[in-house]
Amino acid sequence: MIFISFDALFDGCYTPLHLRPSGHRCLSGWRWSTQAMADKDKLIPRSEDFNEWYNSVVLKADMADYGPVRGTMIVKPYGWALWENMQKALDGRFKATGVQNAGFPMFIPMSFLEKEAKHVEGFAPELAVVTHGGGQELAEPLVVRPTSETIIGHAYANWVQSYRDLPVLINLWNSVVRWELRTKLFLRTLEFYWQEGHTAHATAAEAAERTRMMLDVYTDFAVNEAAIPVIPGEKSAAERFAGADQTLTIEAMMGDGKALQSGTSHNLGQNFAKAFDIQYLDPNNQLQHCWTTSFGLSTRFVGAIIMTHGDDNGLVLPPRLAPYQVVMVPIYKKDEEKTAVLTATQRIAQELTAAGVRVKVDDRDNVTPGYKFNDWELRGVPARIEIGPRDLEKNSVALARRDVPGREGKQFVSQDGLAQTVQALLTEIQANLLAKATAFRDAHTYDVTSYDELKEAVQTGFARAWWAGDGAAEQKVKEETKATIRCFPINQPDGSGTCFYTGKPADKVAIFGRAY
RNA sequence: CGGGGCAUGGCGCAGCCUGGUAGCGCGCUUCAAUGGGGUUGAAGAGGUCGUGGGUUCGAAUCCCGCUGCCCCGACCA
Repeated sequence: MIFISFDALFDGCYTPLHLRPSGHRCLSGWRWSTQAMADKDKLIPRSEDFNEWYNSVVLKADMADYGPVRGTMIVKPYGWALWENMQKALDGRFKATGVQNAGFPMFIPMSFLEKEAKHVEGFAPELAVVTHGGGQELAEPLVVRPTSETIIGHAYANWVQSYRDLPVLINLWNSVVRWELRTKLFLRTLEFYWQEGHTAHATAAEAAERTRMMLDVYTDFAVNEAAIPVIPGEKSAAERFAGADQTLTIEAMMGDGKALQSGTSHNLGQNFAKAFDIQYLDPNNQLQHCWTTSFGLSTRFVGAIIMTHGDDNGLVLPPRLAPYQVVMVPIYKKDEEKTAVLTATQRIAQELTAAGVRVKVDDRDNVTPGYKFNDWELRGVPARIEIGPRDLEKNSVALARRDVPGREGKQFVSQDGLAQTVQALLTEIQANLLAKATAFRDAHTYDVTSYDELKEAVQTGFARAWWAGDGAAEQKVKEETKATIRCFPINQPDGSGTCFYTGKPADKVAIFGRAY
């Protein structure tokens, strides 16, 4: 038996827990129309209530469910399959840079957290602490990891003796716990799944290079796998990771114009190396502290995919990550039709599978084809093949694309060369999603030169502005507009300008936005 | 922690004011028909009414306590 308590250790420096998250869990996403049955199952349109749309689409699309403890999430197989595809895409990229996977304990001695002052200060309010184990009170409370920098630091201190031991390049696929007050499926839950990379280097330059390298990995992943046009940039001091010298981020714009921090890469400098004595002897026999980095991307990114591409009809998943790229719906009336149609369906499914396409055959007999069309559109499957008696006669199938909803996205194509046709369509859909998301983001990003313009801009999107303010000014803007500096983009314009807030000369532009 | 609200089959709700032993829709099971954009009909299964106490011949219903949950605020890598 394990008891977890959240008080005692940080009296006064954390926020009490008796509060309620948002996350409207009752299914008020359904509309009630006693007359037309069809209305009953319809989603609240995204355009009508983005928040409600998100909550209900996550549940209805079978991505996730609420856990029994407030703020916890059950990831269902369909959502997990998407996460698995994301994991594969990321894992390959990490390994290509020399990173290896490992597993680290979930329990961390409280004393570890306390070794890095800013780190513990940042995390104390949201720690889950284990005070009992095996029926007895523990001598030292254990923290359920909110992230693993400290326990990694402890290990690396043992692992690293010589410059020949460096760099250390480790990644963990695990879950972490942060006791959040306001939760929302995928975006912010008490426990979430992610990867956290941890590296140690001999020089500051190498650590800086690594920090940037992983940012580029995330950017590449977001753009080319998820079709999300992120803005890579640097966080302001106020938004920096607790214990980092520098935090790089990829910021995405959701369909409601709000920002979502979608992945972060931190240069930890020598902060953790000094706190945990991660030292090595250099070639001159001089003892040196290492330079460390960490980087993470979580299941929150699933939320990014949902909110970037989804539409009034539900999810729209990018083909490269979608659990099913194609769903096949057989259509028949009589038994002999059924046999012939199902035979052809299986044959085509095998051809597509052999060509590397992820195919789902929906042979449910208790719902109509029309129901299946809507069902799979809600679940965001990129393409759909309908095959019926008429197709058997004409050697054709109906091929529908999710990014063009309704009948407009449907065409009849030959069964000959269908695998190639489908692959070409998937490629086109992938490109179209990225193009649409990019166009949306650009249309909702405004260059502003005055505070009034900024206030207006962040109502519907991002404001891009020259900035020379300090932390206090940034805080003031946050209080007055609810918008924060999302990042200073890596790609900066040439020259310099005037800060819209302080009127001082500024040498960099910042992206402001309201954020999740 | 401040303000507001809710708790009744798997889900969403009605019933409560004016006490008399629980009902509707969806979903689920079975059968038949239907099937190219959310399909009908018939027959079924399923509830200690959050919890503890009180009032009463009798409590889902009235009273008190407790717990949990939702919304707004504060808080938040």
